[in-house]
Amino acid sequence: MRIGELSKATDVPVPTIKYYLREGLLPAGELSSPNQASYGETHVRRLRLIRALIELAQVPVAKVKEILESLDSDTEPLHEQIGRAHRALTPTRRLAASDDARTAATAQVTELIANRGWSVHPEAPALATLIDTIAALRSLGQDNLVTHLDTYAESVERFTNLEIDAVTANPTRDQLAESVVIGTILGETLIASLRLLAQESISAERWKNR
Amino acid sequence: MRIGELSKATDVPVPTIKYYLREGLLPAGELSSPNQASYGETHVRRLRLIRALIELAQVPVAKVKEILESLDSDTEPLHEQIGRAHRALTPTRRLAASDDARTAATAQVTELIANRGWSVHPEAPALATLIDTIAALRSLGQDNLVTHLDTYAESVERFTNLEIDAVTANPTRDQLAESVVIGTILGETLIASLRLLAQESISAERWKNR
DNA sequence: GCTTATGGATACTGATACTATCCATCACAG
DNA sequence: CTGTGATGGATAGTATCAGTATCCATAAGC
Repeated sequence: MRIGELSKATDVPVPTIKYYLREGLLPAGELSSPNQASYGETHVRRLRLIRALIELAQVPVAKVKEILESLDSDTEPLHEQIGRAHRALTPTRRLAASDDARTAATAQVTELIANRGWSVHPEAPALATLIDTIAALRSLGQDNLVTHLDTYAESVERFTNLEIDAVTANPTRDQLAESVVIGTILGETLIASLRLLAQESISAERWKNR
Repeated sequence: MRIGELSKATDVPVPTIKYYLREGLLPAGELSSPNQASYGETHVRRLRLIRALIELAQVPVAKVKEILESLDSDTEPLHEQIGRAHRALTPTRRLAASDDARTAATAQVTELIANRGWSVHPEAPALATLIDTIAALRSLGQDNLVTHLDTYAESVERFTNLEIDAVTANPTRDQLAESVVIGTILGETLIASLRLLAQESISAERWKNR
């Protein structure tokens, strides 16, 4: 397959494919002569993955690169690979919440984690985001949304178990790693969409005339 | 309160506040003389909301503006305001999935919506994203994640109900609208963080040595 | 009166994700 | 075997976004 055909097969413009090659997201094709390379099914698959991560999950190119490198290295332990996927999904910038708001939120989250019996690395990126979000909701006067955190967590845990069940079906470690990473990232998009659809119909039902 | 104090109160640099004023995210302060304005508690609150949407929920400035304008207008119906929040959360660009993959995904989603008894506008932004995501997961060989869509949807519906319960506590329409919008957007960040934490501990438990 | 802060306007910056152009091959149709 | 178009590789240019920086005339506060 030449680059033009790869482009047609995936609906990605040739210059964009070249850009991904330059950035190291996509491995180079096999060179038959200095300016002739051939691409295979792996390239089609990889390109589809890249586009899904970028377009659907809004993952920045630099993080896509990291994730793919991590998937390609079969020496990296699974939890490290998961960590990369998590970092790709959490914003890097931190919100400056007031100190007491942050300590209160931290306490609530610590309690939540203990209640649920979770074991979470204290440096987990999602932890900081969760704390900031709770602090922000509180400071915006949306305490109602935060008081039932445990119940949300229970619900969330339920379908996270389902997701992990689905992914565990894959036998080999490589397939497992790929499933986990794709599942983590595109799973978020999936859940978010479902949530919005549910919200739309429930809210329409409830506040017909407001 | 002068701009410097507003800046200290919210930890947002003065030039950034000026930028938000320029962009119309933040209403101008009350002018006592041509170059002296005073800001109040509403500005502090508004600024906190802006930062939370931008930093935590990664909503682009232009959409934050839309949302705030919509919240400020008390003539716009609630469902329209919710619609804006939804549009702020769904990517604008569309992924080009192959036609048959898309029709298959569309069929599955249509069935899902019927099963759940949801009523969803056919132009709902989340609908397109859901369809694209399913098509992408399929084309990436992650069918396992898609076969139990109904079960995920049930779980998601459950906590969406909880969220809406929490928000409904607010009596006036203005408060309700604000809660719904903030809840929709920051709620997503909240749920996403919980999901990642749950995933971390469940996966660590399950694949201790892979 | 002197320093600092302010409102308002305009200009500049850095990051991100592409696009465009160029050029020396290379493939292949006629 | 020659002309047309695609290709690989390199370099440069572009659009958008989210701020930062600078300037200036004026105002506040010691």
